Amino acid sequence: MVNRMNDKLNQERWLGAGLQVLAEEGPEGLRIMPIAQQLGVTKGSFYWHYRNLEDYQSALLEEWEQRHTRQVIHHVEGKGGDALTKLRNLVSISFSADARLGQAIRRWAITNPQAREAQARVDHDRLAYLVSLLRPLGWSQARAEFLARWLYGALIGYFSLQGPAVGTVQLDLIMDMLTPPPKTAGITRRKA
Amino acid sequence: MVNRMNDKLNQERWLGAGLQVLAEEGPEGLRIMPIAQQLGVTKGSFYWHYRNLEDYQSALLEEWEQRHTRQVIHHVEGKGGDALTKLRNLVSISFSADARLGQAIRRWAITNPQAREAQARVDHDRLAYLVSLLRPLGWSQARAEFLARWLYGALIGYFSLQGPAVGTVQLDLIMDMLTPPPKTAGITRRKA
DNA sequence: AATTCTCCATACCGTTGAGTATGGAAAGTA
DNA sequence: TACTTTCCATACTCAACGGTATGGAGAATT
Repeated sequence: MVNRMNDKLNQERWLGAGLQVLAEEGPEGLRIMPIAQQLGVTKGSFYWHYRNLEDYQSALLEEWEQRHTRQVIHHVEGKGGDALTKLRNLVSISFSADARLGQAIRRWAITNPQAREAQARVDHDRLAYLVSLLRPLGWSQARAEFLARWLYGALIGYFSLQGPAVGTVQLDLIMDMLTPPPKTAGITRRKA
Repeated sequence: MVNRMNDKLNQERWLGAGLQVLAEEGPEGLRIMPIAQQLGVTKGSFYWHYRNLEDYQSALLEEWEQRHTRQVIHHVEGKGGDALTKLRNLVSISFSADARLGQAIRRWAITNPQAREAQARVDHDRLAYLVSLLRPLGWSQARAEFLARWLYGALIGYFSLQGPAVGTVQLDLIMDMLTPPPKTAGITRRKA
């Protein structure tokens, strides 16, 4: 029982390197020897800290879930404002953030059960948060849930298309789609 | 110079098996020996028809582009109707189609340059088609382009989320978002 | 000082991958 | 019938991967 400083440090180096590889090369880049070489160590180090590759992958997913799940939500809540402001901040942040890691894990989740479970948890939390922001705008629960899925999906998909970034104008259009029409004078909104 | 019937047949078997593997296991499943075993042949067959793996992958991408690029568009155009009807048919078809192959290639495009180019071509065509359907509804060119990207991205992202399928109700909501408001009486539409 | 524990390097094994060399069966051609 | 072409099986090579076994340097403990 020693708890030397080096213990955690090198564990975190393995985790950091793993997340970096995940973001840059995707899940198929998660191979022991190349990462070891990048860290300046050998496989001996790896198999000291982790039982096997699967164990390491679990640790990576846990690390990601810890780092990124509630991070964005916490940030948005910290900036304050009403629901509409938070929503706008959330979408804006999502578009500006480096999406490579999220994309890699979503890609990973297609084939890896552990990644799929972690991804499902994160998605659930984010969708619930989106719904909680959409409800005060006047949407019904069902419609807010659909809009949340639609918005969240659009954010995911938008990233996978190359093209111009989202500017203020586009942000306005998005917010417009998320704002319910005023229920004045029996007009249910368009529909000729 | 013989042009035996078997020539093309076994080429197409390799292509078909490749697309199937691509859809079921993703791009990392594209390995020669397992596919050969599934086809009941050996690597000898493979290296007769293709110079190497890269050559085979190019052929697969070309095959996919041929099969799926204009297939959906052609289908929608064949059913006829006005722009709004076509748009609804397009979204409906997109949601009901088996998206695994498209997902796999989009995933592949992240790391593979050839796949990325093919994907970019397909995306460009589909976006242009979407814009051509959105314009007659009354949107401006710029807004139609944004909406097309938004809709297309949302379709991509929606698939990567597990959850309930898109029913008639959701389809109505989507179409509602794609329909411009009537420009009556100076109301520019919401915005308090 | 002797011992134990931590952390890692080295060397090895089995498997799987891409790619090559070669031979051979079947069918088509002369 | 003799020859050529098509298509594939077999048998290799080489490299990279995950995983294990082992030893050893250095710090911590006694």
